Amino acid sequence: MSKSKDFLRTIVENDLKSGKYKEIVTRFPPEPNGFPHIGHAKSIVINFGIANDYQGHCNLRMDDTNPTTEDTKYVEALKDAVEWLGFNWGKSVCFTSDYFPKLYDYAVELIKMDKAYVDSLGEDEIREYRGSVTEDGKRSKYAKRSIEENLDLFERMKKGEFAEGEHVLRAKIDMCADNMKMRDPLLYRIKHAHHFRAGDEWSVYPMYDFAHCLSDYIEGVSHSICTLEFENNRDVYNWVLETLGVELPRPNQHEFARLNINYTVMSKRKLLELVESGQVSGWDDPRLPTIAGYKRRGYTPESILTFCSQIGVAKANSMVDVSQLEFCIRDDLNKKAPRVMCILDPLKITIENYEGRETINAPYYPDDIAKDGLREIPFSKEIYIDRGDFMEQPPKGYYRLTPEQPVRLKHAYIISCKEIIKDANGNISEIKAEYYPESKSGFDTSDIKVKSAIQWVDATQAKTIEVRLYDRLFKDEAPDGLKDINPNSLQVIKNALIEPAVITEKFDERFQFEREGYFYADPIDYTDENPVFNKIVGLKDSWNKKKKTISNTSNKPQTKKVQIDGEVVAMSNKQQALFNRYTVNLGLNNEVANTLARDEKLSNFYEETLTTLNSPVALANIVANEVARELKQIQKDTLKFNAKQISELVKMIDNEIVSNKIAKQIFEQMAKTGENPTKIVEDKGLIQISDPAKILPIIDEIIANNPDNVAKFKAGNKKLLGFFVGQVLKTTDGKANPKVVNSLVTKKLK
RNA sequence: UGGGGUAUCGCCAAGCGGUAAGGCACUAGUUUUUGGUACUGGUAUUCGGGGGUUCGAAUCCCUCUACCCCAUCCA
Repeated sequence: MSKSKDFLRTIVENDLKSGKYKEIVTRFPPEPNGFPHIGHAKSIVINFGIANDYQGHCNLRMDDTNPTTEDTKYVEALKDAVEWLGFNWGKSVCFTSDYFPKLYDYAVELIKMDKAYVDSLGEDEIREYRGSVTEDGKRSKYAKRSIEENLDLFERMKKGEFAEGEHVLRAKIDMCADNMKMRDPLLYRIKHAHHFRAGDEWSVYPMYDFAHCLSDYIEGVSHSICTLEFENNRDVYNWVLETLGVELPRPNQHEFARLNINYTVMSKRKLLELVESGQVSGWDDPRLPTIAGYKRRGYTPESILTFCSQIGVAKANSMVDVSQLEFCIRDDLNKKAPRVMCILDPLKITIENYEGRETINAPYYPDDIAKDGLREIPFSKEIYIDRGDFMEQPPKGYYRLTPEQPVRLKHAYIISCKEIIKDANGNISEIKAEYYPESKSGFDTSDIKVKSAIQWVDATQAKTIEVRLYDRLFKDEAPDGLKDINPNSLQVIKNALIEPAVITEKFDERFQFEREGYFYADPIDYTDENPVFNKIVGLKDSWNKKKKTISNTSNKPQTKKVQIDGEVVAMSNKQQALFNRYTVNLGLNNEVANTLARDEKLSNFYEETLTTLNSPVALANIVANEVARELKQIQKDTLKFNAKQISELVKMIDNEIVSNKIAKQIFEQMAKTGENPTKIVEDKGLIQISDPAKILPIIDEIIANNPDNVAKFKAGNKKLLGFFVGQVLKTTDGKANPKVVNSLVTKKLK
């Protein structure tokens, strides 16, 4: 299978390896306030998929903390979606509302720790007090309430003694936090609402930030996977669990980018807008990206699953092309769907030299699909073909029926056009044709060459069906709202003609209508009297595409984005002085000097190394690059190594005891353990090999083992030098002197 | 504007200092009684821009730019 793991699986594997968790538990935690869409499918596939991959478990949890928006019908829709996709949540569905009593107790605990307080500020004041992204907030005067008073008030809130909005429970964190979410987030609010499960028992309801982390913890979740917009909430998530001091192991939150697909909308608000405005027929309209919509349209769960695994998981906001989804359903149905003939836009053909009627046996699947199945197709003098399959004046490259060009009726005979009958307006109303009796499919001895075989139906035996052709709902790739809607997203054909076996035999519910696309018997509107088929997706159509590209003179704008360089902040006088000294007196290059001079911690560290070794440039390089990294990660003054050790390391490089490459390795070890570089070198035997006599045999071997790459290199692919050097370094555990190796390899391969 | 993220082909996406994976789309050809399928090839001298470190940088350092998220008693 695919060897590359996504970043979430990498995290999970590391956590398993390090023993952080013994078992992997994930959860899919929607709020039951809307119908699931394909974005939910992505989340389902990730959460259940990871649990399956690592022999863990995934809970289905309804995050039902807001009684005013939620309903049990959404719970059912969500359950249905998970089931349809083939996943199993185990014994029962979890509900955050089941944890309300526990959650309440945790809140009381927080109050007792003086980490939460009842705030009685109004809604507007709370907002005002929160400050803004650039200004600090200020704490409410109610934060000073005593623990006893808070306890009393909170209990009375629960009992329903106060009106909505009168009080809230807030965490006592930091009103000046850079992260706005940490400015004393609300934990509980009063709501005198009926909860669809908890009834009227509660007057206070927990907020997401309080309920979610604790629900995860209560369920023993190890990896709490959510979408990117919750990144800021992670601090609160951890604060609550940390402050409450819950037992280890605790769940950890990880975020991924939500799914976007072009030419459609995914947000609850926009979807609702479509449904309520009547632009679509309901939540299961086949044009909608809802699970119900895809289901109604005829998508298979397998195709959605493949799609989700094909698009991968990452942290970059992205917009997936619909064609990727369409490929998945086409690919799935190609292997599964029986082929039948249906005429969407009938044109009558009378075969003048045919008399009587016959029945043709035709397989449901083409030769390249290893499946059995046969149906009978009636054939007679009068048939219908698709209007698009005849042209009086065809363009170049047209393979179908023309006055000069014969065509095969799929599974039947070859015909050619004898006469075109037109109506008063000059539109073609009928074709008189002639067939070749010896050209019958499977018994063809006619030796007539045709360019294509087209679908047809018998005029008297064909059944009339309704076909609903769906196109993308929006004409804009990233639609904003109703204004971008595609007015032609639904085309209903009331009188399409189909071969009778489809209706009488009901061999399957999904068919390929040959040369048209895949269609699905509508699960709701289909009746025996009025059969209805939905178009799932069209076939790839390279002829149609070719026509378009001929008419459309391709014009690519091909504008390359221009990058504007912003202004660099000016150096302070002190920094400028330092910069001058570094460049002029010590001979550092501008960039390194700049880096050092602008960072006080770095320059201090650098100054310190200078006192122990007189090698300003080499020291500066390692401080500005390697030390800078450590300093960035650790921030504090908790570096495990000191300036003297850096000098020691640089001295070894200067004396060519170790290579730069090895030095990096040593540095890493040093940063981790604080060991002396000389000791690390001794322990691991890292002294570099510069003796050509030792290196040459290795090079010879590698050259002998990689004749292809040698040839490529000699052909001019100079990048491969790195490959050879890399191989030598690899076989010597990085100890070979790369400079020496480089020159030796170059010489050898000349 | 403070903080948190992200940037690799037209669209997704691997890659974590040593030859720029893969899928979709596109394209050329072979097979074909579906202009489908299948098969074979072609598609990034370059990783948002500019510098630096290194024998060697998509990967490390500096810097700039663009986009996304955060100031609901929603989740």
